[in-house]
Parts: sequence; structure tokens; C-alpha cells
Amino acid sequence: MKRVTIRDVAKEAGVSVTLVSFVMNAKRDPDGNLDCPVNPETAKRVLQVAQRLGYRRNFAAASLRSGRSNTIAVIPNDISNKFFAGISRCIEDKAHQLGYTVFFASSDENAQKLEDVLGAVMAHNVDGLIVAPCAGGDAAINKLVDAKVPIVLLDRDSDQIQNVGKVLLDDVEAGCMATELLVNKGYTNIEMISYTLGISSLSERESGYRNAMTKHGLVDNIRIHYTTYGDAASDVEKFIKNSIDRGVDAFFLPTYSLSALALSAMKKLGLKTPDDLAIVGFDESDIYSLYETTVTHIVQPLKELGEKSVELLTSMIAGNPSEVIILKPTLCLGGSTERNKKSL
Amino acid sequence: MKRVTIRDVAKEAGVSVTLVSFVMNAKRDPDGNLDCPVNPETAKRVLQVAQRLGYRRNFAAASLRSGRSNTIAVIPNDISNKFFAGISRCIEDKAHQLGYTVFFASSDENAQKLEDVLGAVMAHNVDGLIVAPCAGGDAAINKLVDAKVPIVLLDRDSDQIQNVGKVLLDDVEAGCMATELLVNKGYTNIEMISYTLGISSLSERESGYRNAMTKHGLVDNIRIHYTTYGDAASDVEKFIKNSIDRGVDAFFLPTYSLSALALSAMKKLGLKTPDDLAIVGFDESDIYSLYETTVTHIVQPLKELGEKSVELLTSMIAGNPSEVIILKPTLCLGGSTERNKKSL
DNA sequence: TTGAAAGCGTTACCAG
DNA sequence: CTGGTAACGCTTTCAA
Repeated sequence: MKRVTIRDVAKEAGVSVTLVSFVMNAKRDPDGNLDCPVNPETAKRVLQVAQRLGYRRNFAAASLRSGRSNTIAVIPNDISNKFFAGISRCIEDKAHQLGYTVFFASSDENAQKLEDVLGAVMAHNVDGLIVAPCAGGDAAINKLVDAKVPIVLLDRDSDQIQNVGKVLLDDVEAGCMATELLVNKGYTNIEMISYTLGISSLSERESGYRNAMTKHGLVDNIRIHYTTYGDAASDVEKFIKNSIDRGVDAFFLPTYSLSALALSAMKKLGLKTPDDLAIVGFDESDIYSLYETTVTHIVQPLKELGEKSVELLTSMIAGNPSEVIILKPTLCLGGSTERNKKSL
Repeated sequence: MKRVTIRDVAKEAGVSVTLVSFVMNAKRDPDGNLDCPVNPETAKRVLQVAQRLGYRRNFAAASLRSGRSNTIAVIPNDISNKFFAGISRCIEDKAHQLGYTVFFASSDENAQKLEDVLGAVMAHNVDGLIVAPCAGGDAAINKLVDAKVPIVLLDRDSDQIQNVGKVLLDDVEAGCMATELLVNKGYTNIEMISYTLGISSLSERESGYRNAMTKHGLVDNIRIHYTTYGDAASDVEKFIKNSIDRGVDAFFLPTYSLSALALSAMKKLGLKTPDDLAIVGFDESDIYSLYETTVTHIVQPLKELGEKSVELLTSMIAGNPSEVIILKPTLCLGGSTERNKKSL
């Protein structure tokens, strides 16, 4: 079961390896014709022979020679988290469609691990990277930027990193949207819980919250509680418990995990939404519709985020300049922000 | 910014490329010493030079020459679904730890797409595959088995595929466990909803249900409703609605998505668990603890499934024989099966 | 313990 | 339009 090489095809078709290489690399133009300097007759014969022999290009050899690998790497903090799992699927589909195969590796919000996996994927000659930078990871990423590796930052920005493509959510708008909805529904004592992760998406959602509160004359009520992944479960419960005594009437949770923890804490504490506390959550999940009262939440355009990042990256790989793409969040209304109404 | 090659290192260290290659491929033995036929002094010098020059192996070249790539591919039906997203993370961590980089690609329960992505990853010389076979995908997988590609079947079995490793859940036991719990709690009119997917995990969970019902003299109450991904939402609601009239008192849902749909339908229909209907769901999710009544569910050992599959695959890549590993599910009790009790 | 040299399968370059 | 041939960077004999 020896591997069929370009040489076997060439011999069988009675042409040179060069011809075969041309044909195999040719793209079909809109008319379905091969776009290469080869006699169509010959090309067709080569194609048939290749098909018959079961030839498949050896990417390792092609990569070694050409420097390109038709491979990209996607590095989120955790591929199993809801947001990235969804987006990864969109990335994968788009990449496959464009002829790329994709490596996935999680950085774990850990700069050292990020550097590790960057090293690992670069050793495989990936043509480009889609990365969600974690705190402290700027240096490692910049090293690759300097080495001219095409990179797209996804979901998180970093002003320490220049000359890369960016596909981001308008996080300020997201925070603003959530807060203003609450204000418009009559809530005033609105607080927020966030992680001390040092990533742009969170800090911008916080800015959005602050801006909106300030704009509506609620600057004195601004309060953001901070926690970490490890302590989140107990911290969130504590924050919520204490807040009730202080007369807080609404919480904005800027990530899915914080939203789930908040709902869980409320259930445990016997608090109801919206009666005891209004809630605006983040990202999509079954829990928002299955919770006793449906939960209002901010929705990110996953499909677009994923597809745009692949499109931008491949465009950069092809030599085009980097771009910054900012996508808009949308709001999905639930009962958790409907003051004085019992909702579905 | 030219790439540092083994030659550069050799020249700089004043040794031959062979030596450098030896050193770079040597594994550290338990004492931390390099396990290769090279003078320790020389080895150390080479290592230092490599470090200083920032050398990193070019896997494309290594792969071309050696036939190995230090790459594996993981092909679930959908990397964004809850179960596979979780397991992918475990696979990724273990693979990284063993020095492998991993491609992910979804088959979409589509035999043609499976064949596509198999072709794509094989062209990249992956050393082995972890696959969750979809209906009709046996032929494509068998072609690779015949080509001696090490393969581990994960989560789903197929008796059409021989000579591969397998890491599976004891799905019969899972179905049995769920059913017997319900029987022991006093439920007798227990039904099940499943997909017509033609995959082993589902059909074995059905067998478990049937076995348990039969064993407890409830053979006449056996009833499995079938649906498809596309129609699931409306079908599940219909099944549940009709079942109430027939006096059904419990449902076993053998996947996460069916569980979520069932809970959603019940909410919509104003049915309560366990009062109107007892529920046993599948896989882990926040919804089971956040639902009005906590939901009893079957838990798969994700971490073990992921890690074992990587360990088995790498062992097979190293030339060891294939194995079949069957892991046991566990039960997580909630209020949804507590007849006549109002639970947390 | 060390080194020279032969490829691995492609693509890129240069001729015809 | 077509074909020869030299790399690409590494691993792997084989010899010293």
C-alpha cells in the first residue's frame, strides 16, 4: 500500500512531474476550466490518471518546498467553553470550505501555555493564526507578528499588538445595551460582576456599563464586583446575597459562566427574577429559556465572528493588508428584566 | 528573519547535522539525561546553541522524511456540541502533553463530509485518528484501516469496522441504569425518545432501556419515540403532550439535546417534574441544576474518555495492538425522579 | 561517539 | 505549452 506520488501519476500519464504539479494546483475558473498554462486535453488526462491511481498531494512535501501548508491554527482560551465551541465550528466550516485544515489548541488564559502552543503550531508551519489573546500573552504574539506570520485577534483586543487583523464584538456597545435596557425598564441600582482577567472584552463591557450609568445620572450607583475563575462560584453567591441588603435591583453579567453562576446563586438563595433582582446575561444558552423566568441576554453573532476571522486571515495570507472588523451584539429579551410582570 | 535550521545549529556548535538531529530527538530519561548515543558534553552544547539560535524543528521536513508527523486528527460529528466540546478539550490536553498537535474536523453526521475531512487530514500525514463514526461512514473508515492508519473509535461503535481501537461508554448499562432508577422509584409507565441516527450509542441505550423494562416485567410498557435532528423540537413536544393522556409517568432522554428539548416542552406545556412526569436526562449541563426542579441525569466520564482515547491511539501509533476500552457511566440524582416529594 | 550522503515528494526555476 | 533539475530541512543508513 505505497503512497501514490506525483511521479507515479506523471509516468502513467506520460508527462513530466511539472505538468502534474501544475494541474494539481490549478484552480477551476468560473467556467469550470482549469486555470493553468497546460493544454486542456493533457490536463484532463492527468486529472483522470490521478483520480484512477488515487493520488493525493503530500502536504508535508508541498509545505517543505513552498513554505505554505494550507493549515491555520485557532487558539482560544478554552475550546470547551460555550462561546468558543460554537465559534470554532463556524471557523472550521469556513476554513474547510477555503481549503484549509485547522489545528485547535487552548491557551487556558495562561501566557506560558500560550507560548507553548504557539511554538507547537508554528513548528508545523501554519500559514496563519486566529488567537484570542490572554493576559500577558502579548509578547509571545508579537514575536510572531515580527516574524511576519499573519494573525487575526478574535474576541479580544490588545493595544500592545499592532499589524494584526482583528475581529471583535463591539463590547462597549454590549455593556451599554444591557445597562440601558435595565435603565429603560426602570431599574436604577444596577451592578455588575466581572472577572479580573485583564482582557479587553471584559474591560470594554465594563466601560459600556459605566458609560451608560453615567449618561443616565446613575454614576453613584456604579459598582463592579470582581472575582476569578477559581472563586467565582462562592464569590458570585456572596455578591448577590450582600447586594440584596443594599437595595440593588439588577445585575449585568458579562459572560455566560457568570450568568449561570448568578442564576444558580439566586436559586440557592431563594431569590426570584425579576421580582427580587433583574438579570441581563451574556451569550446564548439553553438555560436562558429553561430558567423559571426566561432570561434577557446579549447575543454575539457567532457565525459572523467565526467566518469573518477566517476570511480576514486567508486574505492576509494572500498578502492583503490587515483589517479591523467590529461586529454588533444584539439583545434577546426575556422575562428577567420585566419589572412587576410575571413572565413566561 | 530566516528560519533557523538544523544546519545552522550544527555549524554554530561545530558538529554534524546528524548529531544535532540525534540530540533534538532524544527523550530525557527519568534522571533527566539525554537518552542517545551522543557525548553528554556535546549534547549539552548542541542544546544550548539550539536554544540560543531559537531553533525549532520543521515538522514538514521531518514528516516528509520519516513518515511521522506528530499530528493526530479528531473527528466528532460536531465539535460545538456539548459532549464533544468537553471531550475535545481533554483530548487536546493529553495530546499536547504527549507531544502531538491535533486537527479537529466535524463530520456533521454526514458520510460524504466524513470522507472529505478524512481525505483532508490524511493528506497532512496525520499519524492517527480518533473518530466518532456516523451512519454510512464505515466504508470511508475501513479504507484507512486497510491502509494501516491507526484509528480509535470514540463514543460510537460499529461492528462493520475491525482492527481499530475503541473507547466507548457502556451504553447498555447507561440505559439500564436510567430505567432501573425510575423503576425503583416506583415509576412503571416509562418511555423513551431517541434519534433515528443509526449510531451504536443510541441503539445501545435503547437496549438498556428495553432490557431493564423487560427484566422488571414492564415489557408491555416499552415504547420508544423516534425523531430526527430537524424535527426534534416539535416532535418532542408532541410526544410528551400525547404521553400524558396515555398515563405515562416518566421519560428517559438519551442525549443532552433531547433532554433540553424535553424540559423546554414541559415548560411550554405547563407540566412539572416530577409531579406530572419524571425525567432522566443525559450528559452534564447547567440546565440540570438550574431547572425549576433539579434533573436526574446520566454522566459520562468525559476526561477518561478523552484521555484513554489519546493514550490508546498513541500506543497504537507506537506499534502496540488495538484495545477496546469500555467505561462506566454514573448517575447524578436530582429532584426530577423523586415521586411525591417537592425537591430543591 | 561522530559524520557524510542519500533521499522523502513537492514546487520553483530555467530551458526548450 | 512542456520538461529537467535543484532545492526545501530533516531522518536514516552506513562508515569511520
